[in-house]
Parts: sequence; structure tokens; C-alpha cells
Amino acid sequence: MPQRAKKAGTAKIRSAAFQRIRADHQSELAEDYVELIADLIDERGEARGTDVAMRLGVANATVVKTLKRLQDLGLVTQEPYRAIFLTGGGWKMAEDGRRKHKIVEAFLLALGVGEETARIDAEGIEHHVSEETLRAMARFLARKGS
Amino acid sequence: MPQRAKKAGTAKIRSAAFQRIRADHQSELAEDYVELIADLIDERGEARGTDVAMRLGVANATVVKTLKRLQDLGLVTQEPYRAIFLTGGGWKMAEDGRRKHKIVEAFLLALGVGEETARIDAEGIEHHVSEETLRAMARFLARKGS
DNA sequence: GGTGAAGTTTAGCATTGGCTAAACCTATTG
DNA sequence: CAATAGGTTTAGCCAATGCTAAACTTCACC
Repeated sequence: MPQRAKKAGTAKIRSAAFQRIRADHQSELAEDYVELIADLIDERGEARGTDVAMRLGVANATVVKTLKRLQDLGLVTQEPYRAIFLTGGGWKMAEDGRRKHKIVEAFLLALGVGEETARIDAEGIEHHVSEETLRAMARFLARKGS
Repeated sequence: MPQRAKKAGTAKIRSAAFQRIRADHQSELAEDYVELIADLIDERGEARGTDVAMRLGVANATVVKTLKRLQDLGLVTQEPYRAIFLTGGGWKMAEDGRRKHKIVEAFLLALGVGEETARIDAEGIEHHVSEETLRAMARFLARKGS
């Protein structure tokens, strides 16, 4: 007794996009953390919770809680009251994030977007671009650069 | 007693990006809902909770709960066991989302990204592009089209 | 008009990611 | 080597978003 014809197939395909976005959001925070920790280690030799909290704009306690989760995920290691380190997996994720970020930001700049905006938008976009889109952006940059 | 020189200004600017992303995430779900409801109303005259749930790929109960919040936000109206309607503000938000989505998707296609990927990526990206970036994308499309 | 299937809501639970306040280490400095 | 300031963690709260299972409406059909 369908009140209407159901485009079931369409619905399923559509929902896939939303499901991917929800999954992305889950990893997004993790990526932001490890990327930031990697930056801090590179910049100043170590990453402290307070610095992470400041740069992310959240409270200290929030960082502690999230780091616990990241530790469970095998991305970081940590002793109480000590600096934060990345595991192999953590570094891999951080590098991947930086790679995406660089491409997206460079691409936006090449598109004519201002520096400040490019950096901010890249931060939001980097977690939602597929490899295919990244390749297209890289292609654009190569063409433009030549 | 700084163990190191603090680039306080940089930290503040950086955290702004993350704070915007967190804010974006809050409105993101709302936008997805109203956009989807608008689509359903246009396509078939009314939006039912079940359809929304199916297309988003979440459980029915989740939709009910979220719609309650959207109602509090003044975006939708609803009577129990009845279809869902958008308020003026809801329509405005939906239109804005569709506008962004269209630009981003068309832009990705113009970049050479495949249809399927363009649609999925656009869904994720549309909530994170500034007006400035949208203008740059529109400019690109205009140039390309001419 | 009664009945049953489909759609909707309620209830109750889990997880994530925020917060503040208080307790707790660490390490510089006097 | 004690005091103390600053960094870190714990405890306990809240809101949002997801779920399943059970209760409740609606409506089409007999």
C-alpha cells in the first residue's frame, strides 16, 4: 500500500553521501589533533596539552579526554604530566592530513582566494575531499604552474 | 617563565579556524535536514519523517529527535503524525544550501571530477566554503563557460 | 465502522565533545 | 630544599546525535 512510488535506489545512493560525511566527522577531530601535534613537535620539539588546547580553542580538560580516545585508537602515546608523542599510525595520519591541506590551500590560492580565507577554508574542506578531487586540484595546479 | 617564546597571536588566529569549523558542524546537520525536506516537498509535495530517515541513512527515532530541535530553532513546523513543513527561515536556509551545493558541484564537474564523486564531495564541502571561495568558484565557471 | 499494517513517537541507553572547578604533579626560583 | 606558579588531570555536568524496542496513531480496505 504505497502512498507513492518509492525511488528506493536513489535514496540508498543519497544516504551513502551522508553516511560518509558522518564517518568523516568522526575521524576529523582525530586528524586535526594529530596534525596539530605533528606541527607542534616540528616547530618546538614537543607537544604539550596546553598548546593543543590553545590552538584548537578548547579547554584543557577537553584535550585530555580526547587524547585518551586517540591513545585507544593507537594514534598517540602519552605518560601522565608528560609531552604527547605520535605513534607510527599517528604520523601517517598527520602526514596525510598535511598533504591534503597543502593541496587544497594551494589550490584555493591559485583560484584567487585570499590567503586568510584559503587557510581557513582549507581547514574545513580537507576532511571532505576525495582522492579523485585532490587529483583534479593537483592537475589544475600543475597546468596553472606551467 | 616561558619555557619558550610563545607565538600567542598565531595561536589565536589558528584557533579561529577550528572554532569556525565546530560552529559549522552545529549548523551542518540543520542545513542537511532542511535541504532534504525542501527537496522532498518539491519532489513529492510533502516530506515525511521516514523519507528523511531513509535518505539520511539514520533511524526514524533520530529524525524525530532532531526535528524537535529544528522546530525549537524555528526552521520547521510539524504536528504529531503529520508531514513536515519549513518555515520562512527554513526555506531560506534550504535555498542557501542548494545554492552553495549547486556551485560547488558544478565547479567540481568543471574541474574534471566525475559525477558521482562531485555530488558526494559537494555534499561534504558545501558547509565549509566561505562566500569568498564561492565567488572564486563562480568566477571560474563563468570564465570556463565563455 | 473495525482491523491490521505502516508510519510515528516515546523511552531509555551509549558515545562524543564541550565546559568549569577542584585536586594534583612538576619544576623554577629564591 | 621549600614554596609556589603553572601545567595537567579528575570529577561531574550538559547537549547533540546516534541506536533499539515498545507504544501509539492513522488510514486503507474489507
